[in-house]
Amino acid sequence: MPSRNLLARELSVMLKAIAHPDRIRIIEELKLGALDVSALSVNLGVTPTRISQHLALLKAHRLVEERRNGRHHHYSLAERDLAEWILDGVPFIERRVASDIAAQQMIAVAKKLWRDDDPKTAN
Amino acid sequence: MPSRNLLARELSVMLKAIAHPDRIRIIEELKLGALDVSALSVNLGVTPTRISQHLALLKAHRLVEERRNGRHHHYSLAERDLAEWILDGVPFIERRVASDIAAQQMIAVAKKLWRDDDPKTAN
DNA sequence: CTTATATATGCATGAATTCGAAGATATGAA
DNA sequence: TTCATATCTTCGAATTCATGCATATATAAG
Repeated sequence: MPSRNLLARELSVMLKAIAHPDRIRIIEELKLGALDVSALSVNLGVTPTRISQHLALLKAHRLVEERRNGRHHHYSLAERDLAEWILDGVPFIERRVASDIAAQQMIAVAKKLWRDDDPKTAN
Repeated sequence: MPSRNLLARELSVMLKAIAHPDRIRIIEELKLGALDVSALSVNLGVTPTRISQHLALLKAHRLVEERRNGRHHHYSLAERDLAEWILDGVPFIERRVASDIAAQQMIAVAKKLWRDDDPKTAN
């Protein structure tokens, strides 16, 4: 099945194109509607240059489309479903982050107990 | 909204962990059930070392789980929904690949017409 | 000329991937 | 037990590629 390999390769390049915090935020923003570079810049707190660079990359991968209106370049999602799909991944992350925090708290508690028990570190 | 940023960052690291052709294939394989390293190795045509390394990475990101049975290490998906989610992304890619092929064919046709028209390259 | 955006250049910093060799662990054979 | 073998992991090193980001310059519209 070479087609499986082909699809896996294509999927991996697309995921790499998406896998940047700024670009994920951009996709999330565009889910609500088209925006221009400046708007994205203030919304994300990122310089226009970087936004433009991210958008150029996303456009090269046909993940967003450009529509020029005067000097404003409005970008929108090339595929609506795509954004939905990405956002569907968020719950996994939320669970993950939540359990990370829980784990860290457990570790902190364990360390405290350990400290209080250990005559070497007790003062 | 710092939480948005946090989630975007976490999502990007998870996507990066997934974004490798071998690892995508592995996740697809594991969707059908747990498999050991050798099975994955022959199924994907990849050396056991590489498989093991990929699995270690996926495990570090808690995307797969390990269950040892004798000298066989069986891996399974940590989250079933995750695989479904990843596989949901495949249709986008399929459309993309299909349109790429269509584009290439159009380019090929255009080139042929160009060649046939161009006195310099006509023989 | 100002505003809005794009691109070019360059650099820093690594980071991902892979391989071969060697190490660990479990099983079975002698 | 001891030795060999199967399975898998990890280490060290080489390769290679890239990624993100900033500054500066270019284009284009108004």
